[in-house]
Amino acid sequence: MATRASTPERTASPGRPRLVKPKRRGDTAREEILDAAAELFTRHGYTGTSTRMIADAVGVRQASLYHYFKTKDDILAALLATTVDPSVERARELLDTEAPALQRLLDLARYDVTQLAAGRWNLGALYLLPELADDRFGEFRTARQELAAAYESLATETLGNASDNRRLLPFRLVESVIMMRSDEQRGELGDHTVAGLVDTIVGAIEMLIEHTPSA
Amino acid sequence: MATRASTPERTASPGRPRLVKPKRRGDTAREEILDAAAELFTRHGYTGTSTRMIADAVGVRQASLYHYFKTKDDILAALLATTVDPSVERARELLDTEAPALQRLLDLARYDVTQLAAGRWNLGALYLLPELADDRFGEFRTARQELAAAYESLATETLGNASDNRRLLPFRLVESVIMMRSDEQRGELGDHTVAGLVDTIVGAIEMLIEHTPSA
DNA sequence: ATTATCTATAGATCTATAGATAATGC
DNA sequence: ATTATCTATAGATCTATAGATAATGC
Repeated sequence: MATRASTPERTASPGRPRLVKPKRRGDTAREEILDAAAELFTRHGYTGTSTRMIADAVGVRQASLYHYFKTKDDILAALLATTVDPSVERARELLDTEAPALQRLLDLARYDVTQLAAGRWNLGALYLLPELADDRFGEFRTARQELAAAYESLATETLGNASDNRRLLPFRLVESVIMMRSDEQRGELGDHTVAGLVDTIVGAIEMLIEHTPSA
Repeated sequence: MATRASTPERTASPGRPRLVKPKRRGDTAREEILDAAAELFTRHGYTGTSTRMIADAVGVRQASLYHYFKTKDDILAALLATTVDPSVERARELLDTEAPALQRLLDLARYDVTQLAAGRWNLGALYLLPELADDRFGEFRTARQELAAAYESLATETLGNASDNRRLLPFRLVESVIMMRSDEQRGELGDHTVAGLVDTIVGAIEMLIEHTPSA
């Protein structure tokens, strides 16, 4: 049998006991909440997921969530940060590197596609939530923008022409993994291996950006 | 001055008069409602848009919407149908045509990118709403699936190899217009002309699908 | 008579807060 | 004493229905 994600017997701890035993992955209550919220937000959207739904999925009372998060917004904010931050860090590192731009671009794409395709939940779908547009969450839009700018800059360097609109496409091809996964969850498309998806997307970016249009 | 979308002076008609004069585009109340709903659903999501928000945007009372639509679901369903149906019809026509597969694929892509990029609202964003996954709305998922299958089939025919995963990408590149527009609305990316976007995306599909990998 | 609107409201949520309770830790 | 949970609830929604009202059309 596989190793459990959380210890089967949690050591006794302070605080009133829960009414039901833990159901979600995660070593702490906070992680259990984020795991449940990730699944529900990606499936039903932000407004479409109530704090009661999250609490039920965790196995605690609705009010108990507020011991860990001040507001519902903060739950989404925490999820967004954990997903975008590593990518932005990676992008910054790569921009400071000496290697050829194409190689760095493909490196970044490979990293992101893997992250997007391999996670337990389709966390990238959080970036497509319409709620991210209105007010609050500006911090996360800024981070995502920095990532998009890194893709554009590496693509432009490879293309050697700042007005070639193909510079916009590598980032969008990477994002397409999100929609492939969404459609899969809806039971509509074939299933892909993570490695297969990475090869397809990264390969496509290479073809697109290397290609020199005749005439 | 340009021609108004709706007649400035609407002819007198039966029914109790509205409290405020029409604010939205559309020749009928039903069209006004759909116009407002399109804007609000794409901006705030389905669950994030209340029937009161729609009614306020139209300039009628919340309950008045129910004279035209039996439920809130029906409003979204009507919008979804008007956007996907023409594309599916076009795809069916093209599948029955004699021209080379690549040409038909690019035709379809050109048509869809134009539709997605030119509309007053970013209606394509409706297809990304998480609510579409859960139950109801199955009809629209089926239609969209048929469209995706048409792209795949034309791409496979051009590639000449049913297991080349690039067959998945034309559809996804077309969809990327939706995300470019979403990011634009969030004020984050440069603005593109519709024609420029069409050329970029259709050109990219051509490069990707024509390209024969060496070895 | 028919139609399109309005007012009013029922009943079901939803988020967040206040404060009680049941554990551990010192 | 501290912590993590619980119960209870306030106040603000939200969707949908019932039925009144104010126009036109015959």
